[in-house]
Amino acid sequence: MDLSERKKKILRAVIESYVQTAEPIGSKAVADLAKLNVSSATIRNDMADLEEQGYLEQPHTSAGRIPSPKGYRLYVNELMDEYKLSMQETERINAALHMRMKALDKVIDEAGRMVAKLTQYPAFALAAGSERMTIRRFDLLLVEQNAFIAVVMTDTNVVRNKLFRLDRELSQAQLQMLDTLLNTGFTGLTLAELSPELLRVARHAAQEAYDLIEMVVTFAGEVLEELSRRSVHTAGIANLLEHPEYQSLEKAQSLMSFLSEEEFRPFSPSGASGMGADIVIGPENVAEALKDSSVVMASYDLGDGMKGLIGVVGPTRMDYAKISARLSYFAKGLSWIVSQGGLPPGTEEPK
Amino acid sequence: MDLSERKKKILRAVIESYVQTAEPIGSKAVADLAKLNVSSATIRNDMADLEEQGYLEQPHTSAGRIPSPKGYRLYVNELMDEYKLSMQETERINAALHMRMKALDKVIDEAGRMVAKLTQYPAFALAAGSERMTIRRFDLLLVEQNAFIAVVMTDTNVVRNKLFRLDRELSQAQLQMLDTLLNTGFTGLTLAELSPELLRVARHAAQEAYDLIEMVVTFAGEVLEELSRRSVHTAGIANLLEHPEYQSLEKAQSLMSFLSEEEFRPFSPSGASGMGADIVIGPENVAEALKDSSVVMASYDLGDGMKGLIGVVGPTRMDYAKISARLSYFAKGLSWIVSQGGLPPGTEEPK
DNA sequence: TTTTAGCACTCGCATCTCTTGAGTGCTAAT
DNA sequence: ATTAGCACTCAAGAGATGCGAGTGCTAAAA
Repeated sequence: MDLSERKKKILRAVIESYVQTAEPIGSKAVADLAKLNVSSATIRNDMADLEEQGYLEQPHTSAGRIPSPKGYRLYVNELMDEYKLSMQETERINAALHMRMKALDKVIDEAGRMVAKLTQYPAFALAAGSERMTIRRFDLLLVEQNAFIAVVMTDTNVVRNKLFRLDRELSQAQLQMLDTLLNTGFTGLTLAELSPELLRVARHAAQEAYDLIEMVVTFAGEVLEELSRRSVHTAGIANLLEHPEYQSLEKAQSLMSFLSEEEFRPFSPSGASGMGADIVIGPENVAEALKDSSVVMASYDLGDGMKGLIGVVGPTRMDYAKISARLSYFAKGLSWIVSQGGLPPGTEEPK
Repeated sequence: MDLSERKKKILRAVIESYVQTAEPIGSKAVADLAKLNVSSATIRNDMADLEEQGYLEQPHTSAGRIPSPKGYRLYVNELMDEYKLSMQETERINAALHMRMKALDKVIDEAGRMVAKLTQYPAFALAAGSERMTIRRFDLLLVEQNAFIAVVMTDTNVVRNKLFRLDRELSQAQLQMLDTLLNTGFTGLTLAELSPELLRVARHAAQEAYDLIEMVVTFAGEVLEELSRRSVHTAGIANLLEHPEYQSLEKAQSLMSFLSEEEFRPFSPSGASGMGADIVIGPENVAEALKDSSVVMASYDLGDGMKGLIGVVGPTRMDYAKISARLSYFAKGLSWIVSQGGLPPGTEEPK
């Protein structure tokens, strides 16, 4: 059953007022705000209907109404205006995007911080790695007689290294041999395929350098594992306290610790959703701790087939329009930066 | 003026009770607790004296007394028993110390998290780098015709790398030349010494590869800068909310955002203090936001002349004895792990 | 049939008062 | 110097009270 035009307007007025004030709103105020030329009594009737249909709720008899999760859902699906970023806002975001290019990890971490600062909500950011990543090549560099650096590079162009110290001396020739062995025997394999059997075979071939093979391959495995593990960065958790719904210590406490835990694993329902933001409202969340909070997130492209996800967590009464506009703008800019190494067109470096 | 033996005992009883309960304590309770065989009236007189001398405070007439910062200071300086870690505690700490060896950065970050979990207070951890760090060697690896990896290693054995993509092809010979140039001209220099002039000279020598020199040297500069910048990791900020003194949103909010800010720069008063923990109580803190919180920290050795600092922030009524014991134990273990790559003797890997 | 005005009713919230009890300071006795 | 006793203080909690925003319902108007 569809809602009448007027009811939609009422619902919208309720939501938009509640988003701003965090206070229940009464029929009179709606009458003024929604500037339908009807009296508060009419609104009252409509609001009673809306409540019956589950779009509004009453915290207690004779307080105003507040939107229910169902109401929010209707709002974001149908009613929400596309929020236009103001000049000032785009500038702030652009300024934020001008971060020095750093290792991927740091970019992601920093992006989270920026979003937290920008939105005043706790933010999270993660890169979704793939299980199917492989090592493309190994390089070994002798730095002293008894120490060498192993450099591994994955097929997604991520490079990691580690310094190994030995208790014996090592010749350039040995290292060369090892290098060949690694590059012929252990490239193109996923984490799962780096089996112990393989190691045993290789060890044989390596003769006296058998222990080194193991060290380097173990390291390669660690790299693959680290990259495939979606590691979530969170930032700005303290921002929660600024919003009235988390004044009750209990709520704040539990949500905060949930966000700090490493268990927090946001996931985007629309998965590959190219652009625009995903919104998950209150009880739609799977995690218990998020049941009365909402999550808004946008995904961005990391190049090399990797995707990132960035978003914020806040009260159900978030300003979805504004937040999702900012997030998707930010995500788009981030894609540019990360994959092209430059900035989106039309964004000048601020002095 | 020195305090009588009895007064010290009273002060101590007040502090130890207050640390546990976070409630003001009255004369009667002290009389029971401190098992001096005197009546509560006597205690009352002594407590009045202690208050006059600034060791105790009264939140309001006819509440019990609580220790003042001055009182805490006396306590940690003279009265505090060395806290013995229980078997269980050492085991928990040892278990925590069994983290997989990772990049230095991660170890530090993780150490912070562990301390936060262990102590139930927000924790911070940082590595104090030196400004005098230099690049010891460069290595360049050609990975495709138009891409190479630069690996730099500092004199403190930190290794970093970066992948460079070019819009033209590159020969092995060119790279070789570049390599020599870098290793002869740019090693052994601190960040400050990597001057533009030097670059200009080198560019000349490099002929057609002049832009590459710049890219790699810039990268090296970034590495040095990153390492010398003390970057502070914080963890477990949400733990604050568990303690009654931060139930007042205001306090919690301001402290939390202070800790999240990057501006938070703890520093150890005793500087090089080999072992044991440093304690900074309430108003002794320089930062405004910490004026009524305390900081306990311990430093640990990172090997290669680097030092790390790890600590917690909490209410002034922290259990200084317990926390500082744990921290210094943890710090000692950490030194071992980081610098030796092994575990302190007598700590078996738990199954 | 829809909208409006009017009115009695509900209930959260802020305010106030009162009571309670822990803890104090002082004084006089030991 | 220590103790017992006593009057006094004050924060915190429990009711009591009034206010007012907001509602649902009814009956009249459009």
